[in-house]
Amino acid sequence: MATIQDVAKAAGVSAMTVSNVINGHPNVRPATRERVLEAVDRLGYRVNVAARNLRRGRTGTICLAVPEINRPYYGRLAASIIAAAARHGLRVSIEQTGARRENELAALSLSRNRLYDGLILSTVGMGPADVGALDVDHPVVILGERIFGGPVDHVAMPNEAASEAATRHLVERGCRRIAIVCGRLGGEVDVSSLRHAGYLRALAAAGLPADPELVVTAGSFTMQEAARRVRERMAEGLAFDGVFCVTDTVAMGVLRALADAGVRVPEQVRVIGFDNVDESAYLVPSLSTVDPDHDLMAERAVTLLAARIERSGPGPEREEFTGPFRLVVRESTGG
Amino acid sequence: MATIQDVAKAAGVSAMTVSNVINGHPNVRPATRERVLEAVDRLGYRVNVAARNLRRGRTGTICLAVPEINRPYYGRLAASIIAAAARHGLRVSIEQTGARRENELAALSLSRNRLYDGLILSTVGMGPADVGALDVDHPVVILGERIFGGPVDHVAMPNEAASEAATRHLVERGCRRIAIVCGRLGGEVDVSSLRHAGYLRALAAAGLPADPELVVTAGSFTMQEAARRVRERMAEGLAFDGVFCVTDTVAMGVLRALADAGVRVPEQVRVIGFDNVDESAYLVPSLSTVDPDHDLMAERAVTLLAARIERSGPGPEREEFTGPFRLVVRESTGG
DNA sequence: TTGTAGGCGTTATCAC
DNA sequence: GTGATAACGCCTACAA
Repeated sequence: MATIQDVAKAAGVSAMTVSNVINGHPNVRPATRERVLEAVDRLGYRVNVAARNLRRGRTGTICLAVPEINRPYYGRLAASIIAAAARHGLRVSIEQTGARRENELAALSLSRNRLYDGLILSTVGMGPADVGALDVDHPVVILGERIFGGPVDHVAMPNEAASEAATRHLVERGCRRIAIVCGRLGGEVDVSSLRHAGYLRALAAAGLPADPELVVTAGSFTMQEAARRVRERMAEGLAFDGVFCVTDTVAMGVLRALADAGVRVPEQVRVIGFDNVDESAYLVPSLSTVDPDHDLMAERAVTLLAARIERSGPGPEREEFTGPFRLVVRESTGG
Repeated sequence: MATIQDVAKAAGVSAMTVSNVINGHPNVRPATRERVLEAVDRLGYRVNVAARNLRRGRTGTICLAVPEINRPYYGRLAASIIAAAARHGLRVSIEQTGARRENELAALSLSRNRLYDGLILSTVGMGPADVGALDVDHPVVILGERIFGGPVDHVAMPNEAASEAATRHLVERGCRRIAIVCGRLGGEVDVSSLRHAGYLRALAAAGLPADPELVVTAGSFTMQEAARRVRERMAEGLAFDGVFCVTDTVAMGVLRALADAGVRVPEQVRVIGFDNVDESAYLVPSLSTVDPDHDLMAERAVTLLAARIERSGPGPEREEFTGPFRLVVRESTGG
């Protein structure tokens, strides 16, 4: 495997000149450049990235840590982030945390190995109590709802506002007993509690009572768990004419449970989700939802991270970014 | 940021001893080990992976190149591969090729930068004509249907057999005019042609005519494209009582198109897919499909790659592995 | 059991 | 415009 020295020798120049040519530095005479490129070609030379990384103190790779790549929302996010990173000349390595706190903390220290130039961490297991763990000496961007006001940049979803809009939409379609399917509400700040808050706000604004009975809690945001819990609650007699699901994936489970119970959507129950995953438009009935503009959030996260990597110092104020959203009305709410 | 030298100094030993402790080498006196570990802890030392990579000539990272991570099948695959790689002590970096031949070829040469120890390449754009490009000097495993008999290990799906079983299932359920929704059949070896062959075999075995009219070709394996083409063909008068879809994603598009046309599944048309993606069980109607055991294929691919990396030589015979499958009967075929 | 020397391949610096 | 030198931080030999 040819090294830069081999090329230099073959082209009758110094290694430095080869390096300059390869990295597109100015101040190389065209004729010299030609000769070098010819030699590069002839020897099939490729730079050794490990050596370059060592020398530059950069790896050109960032890490994306998400619960599991095989979930519509995180897949969507990853695709956007990989694409955005490529635009910044960065590669992306993916770490799966399984939504476990310890794995999220491990991801934080992995980057300390200088394995990655920076980390985009989707916090699901970590909570406000772990803010201290974020105080690391390498660039980190948090993408999640569990931690606010930490010592790092934060890209968040428009949780409350979008949830309020989704719930309001159900109200406007005539729903009066609106359920919510979410995770356990433990008082901590997380996706469920934020979206639940938006739901409550919409109910209050519409003058509807907030019946705690209508809160269906699932252990995880999976189709399986959502379907199971809704079936259970319906068997216990829970009745509702609208349901706001914390994610589209959860909504898919709910749609399935309703179908099993012979409930027609949207005639008897209207359903709305959150995320606007690709599948949502193709479900039968197609799923109304709110679209948080994943591409924009991904772009923002990568841009923030890239900027910190570039500066490689403490840098300016930490940024807190909350994306926009739009309501997507489809069949499941009678759209 | 502390280096191994700093630790050595702090512990009053040589860098070599620190290295030995870190890498768990024997022949280090317990007392010395203690002192070193204490210093490591105190200074917050982490090895510099770039330096280690340079020295070792390994990066500990493999590349997974897939069309797009945000597609149920590739998401599923990626999740399995990342998990399998972790068991082998390997990290996974993901490259999105967009199913474009040139990007797949680029992935092949990326590894040559010694950026990655090996590559798992999902070939979709490349064809048999590109077999030559596979003749590289670093470990590669092909995961796909476009290339057989190349100079590298190959993990393939049970395309024909599983497609035949899926189609046979439709026959057994009483279907007589069975359509197939696949990609363009250009004579080349690819997912569509292999699964189409299985479909034909099942028809032949059942003594059913193979009406070319019943072949619906889509430009890509997306819900959108599948739905669009099926709508078009139905508008042109195409009639069928069963349909085999080359992937579950395609099947979702088809289910949507049928719903739009007011066709009831499975009463009027039975539908079966391929992949057994997570969503399939929760669709309404739930989707019958064939399950190719993604975990096993992922494990096999990673094991083959890891073995080649370990040997780091030409190694033994190239391996051709075709996974098993099982039929999953659900509502869409009246299950 | 521990230490010394050297080099993996690249590039920043500075001299020419 | 080009080249010599010196690291970047680690680990494989070998020596002690």
